[in-house]
Amino acid sequence: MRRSRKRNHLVRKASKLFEARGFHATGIDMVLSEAGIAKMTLYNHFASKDDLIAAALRHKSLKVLNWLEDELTARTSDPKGRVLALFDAYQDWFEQDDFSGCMFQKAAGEFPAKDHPAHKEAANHKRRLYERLTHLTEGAGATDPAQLAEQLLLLLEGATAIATSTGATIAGRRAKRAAEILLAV
Amino acid sequence: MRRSRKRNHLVRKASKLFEARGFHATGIDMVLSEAGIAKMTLYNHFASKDDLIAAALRHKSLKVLNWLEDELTARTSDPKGRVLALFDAYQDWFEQDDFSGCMFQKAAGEFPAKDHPAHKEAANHKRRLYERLTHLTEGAGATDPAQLAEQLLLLLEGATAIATSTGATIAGRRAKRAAEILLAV
DNA sequence: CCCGAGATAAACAGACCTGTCTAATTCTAG
DNA sequence: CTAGAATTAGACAGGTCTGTTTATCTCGGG
Repeated sequence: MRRSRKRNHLVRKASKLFEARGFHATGIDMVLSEAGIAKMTLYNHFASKDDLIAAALRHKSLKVLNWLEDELTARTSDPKGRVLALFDAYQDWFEQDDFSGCMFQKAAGEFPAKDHPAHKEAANHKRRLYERLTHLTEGAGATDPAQLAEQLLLLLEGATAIATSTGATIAGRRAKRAAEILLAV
Repeated sequence: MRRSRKRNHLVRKASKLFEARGFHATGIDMVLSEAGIAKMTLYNHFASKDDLIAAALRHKSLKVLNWLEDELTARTSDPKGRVLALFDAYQDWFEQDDFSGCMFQKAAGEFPAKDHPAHKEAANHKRRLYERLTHLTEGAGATDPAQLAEQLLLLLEGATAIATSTGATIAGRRAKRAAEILLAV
């Protein structure tokens, strides 16, 4: 087996549980029983719970970026439209029944130490997202793609945070309206 | 003693520790030893740790709103200037040595259940903040104060989230630039 | 078919957690 | 000053947590 199926299965289940219930609140035993995997198998593949958490975050980061890619291509091929489609995709995410916030915001919150692996993975993900946004704003012909990408990132993160704490899923649409203004400048 | 001094001291210390280290990661014993207070005194005033957490969040909410009020009045009396001064105040917050993110974003993340007291307090705080922002945008003569307030909230929350995860304190200035554009519309 | 790597179950260690109990002590209001 | 309320230290219960150990089992590639 090139990369253990068990390992992959474990990471996927762990990612789901950590996202839904938080990192500290989710015990290893719960992940194991949910995945139907023995404890020793976990510690054969990972040095510690933190190591598993980092792997779960890396897995989720790829998944999120791929999801975003698919959403954008499915919605429109117009460069400016793709920028705005970002917010429609997020809006759909907020409205999912099992929406429980951004796993990376949670990771940064639960692991405040900047040198903690989970905190680093959160920072890495946001950087990747920012790079992807910059690519989008360049494609849309923005006068200052980097600045616009930063502003879009602020809106997306803000909408996510507000949707998480207040449950106001409408935040996505509000953010989209702001983005339209910023995009028109 | 109308409201116990001990109780207040406990809530203040608890608030600091929960903010800096997270809720699950901060044990009761640590709060007690830091506050120099006996365990039975805690359980005399609070029914449970969750109850203490809720009190700490209420305390922090008042503190934050007062802090914001003071910052704004100290910076300018110009109505539009006050809206932008919001971002300067946040920027200063991000640059504090002990900055570790928004306690309410953390609370919403660590307690995903919407009916959990801590989650409710997070939602309450964001609502209060939104109301305060609406008051500001009304004062600034915005054409649609509610919409502008929502957009400002998104930018502030987004900047906070980004500053937390990536450590990029510059997010405050980036948000301010976006706010200037939205304010000019 | 068979061997070895990977997976398994279950007990275990040791730490930490919230919350309770007791009994002595300190504070405060009248 | 005194009586009652508040606070204290410390042990304790009972649970959960991460991570280890051991001994057994499963299964796929040669």
